[in-house]
Amino acid sequence: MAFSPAKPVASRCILPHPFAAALFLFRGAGLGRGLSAGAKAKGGAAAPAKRYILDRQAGFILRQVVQRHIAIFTKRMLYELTPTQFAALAKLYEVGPCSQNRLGRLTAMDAATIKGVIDRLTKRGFTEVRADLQDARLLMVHLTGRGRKITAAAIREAARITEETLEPLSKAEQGTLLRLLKRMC
Amino acid sequence: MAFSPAKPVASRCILPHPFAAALFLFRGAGLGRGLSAGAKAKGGAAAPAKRYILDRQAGFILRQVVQRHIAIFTKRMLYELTPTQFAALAKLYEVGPCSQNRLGRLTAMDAATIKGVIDRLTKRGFTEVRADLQDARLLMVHLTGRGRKITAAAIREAARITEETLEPLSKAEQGTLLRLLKRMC
DNA sequence: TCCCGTTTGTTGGTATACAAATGACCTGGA
DNA sequence: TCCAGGTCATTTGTATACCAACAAACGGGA
Repeated sequence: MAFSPAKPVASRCILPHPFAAALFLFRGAGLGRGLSAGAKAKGGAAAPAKRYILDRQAGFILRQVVQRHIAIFTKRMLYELTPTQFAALAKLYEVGPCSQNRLGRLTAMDAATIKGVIDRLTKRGFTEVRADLQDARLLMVHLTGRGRKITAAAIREAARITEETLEPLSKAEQGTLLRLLKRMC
Repeated sequence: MAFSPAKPVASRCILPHPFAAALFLFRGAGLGRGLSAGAKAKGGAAAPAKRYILDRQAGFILRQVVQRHIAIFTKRMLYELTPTQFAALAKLYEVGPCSQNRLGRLTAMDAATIKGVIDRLTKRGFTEVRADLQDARLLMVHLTGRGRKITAAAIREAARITEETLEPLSKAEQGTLLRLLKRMC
């Protein structure tokens, strides 16, 4: 250790997650023109505006929580599946063959995104696509035998990943958290 | 309306957000080979494994919440600033001129990401970069006059965005939620 | 004073994400 | 029967994100 200007600041969660995680954060502060901004000493009143403190913003905190979750996911998931890829496989495992667009809806990806994901899974031999005879517009996506096998294992690991994500909270707190979050969708 | 196979499934949150949001979700289910999987009727015991129900997974719910937040952010933020771009501007506004890497840490972006963001902000005339005289490695990032002005307005809007994000909860619930989330970083 | 371990900024590659535009296809209703 | 409106899949463009690998610069210790 031969330095100093590199201590982690608020970046605590920029951990080892590969690929996109794209969580946003909304840092920032209200006043403060240049540097300290806190040089006005006394005379507390007459505040220019209520401070906008990043670390109190829901978006910022949410972002860090999701980042941590993704870090855990990436570290533990099998076959180097990305969260998105796993979501597609798991849903396919659950509902069976499915059109590409519908699979996208089921996994909350838009048409362009799900296409990329399925392309990559198909290239890896986990899925296959074929045309639908009834409706020529549809591209039906299927799990291959190998895809089904690895998905079963991946799902087991995913459950443990969720557990590790919630580990900092007690069971009761976990319930409270999920209940509140659900209302915010 | 002339169809049927297109009702929103679980995709409630694939709303109008441009650019990356990259929230992941971890759908999936435990058993269920092909379609229903729930045909085993009685004999409740001997379950192959506890179901992995996506909608109960913290990661999935978190993802939807963040998606909604980003949708609100995108819809309301001024100057078409992305959440990431706003974060960089707001932090710069708060701490003053700052090296590019440090700004990345302050806004939870890695070196490659913050570079892209600053490049785009600089191209738009909101920021400027210049070399540091003391340490030749550093690329100092500054807000331009215009950048400072638009950032002040953006911060005011950001506060309202946070409010709208938390709107579904009471004040007390908002506090509880943030307290629990903070423990999960 | 020279060197080794750090830090910084870049670049290249991969993987999400979403908007917008397209072309092919489907269905209900005129 | 024909068509208008909706759906599906694809493509293009933009913007995140992260990793890995580099080269240049810095600084404390040998």
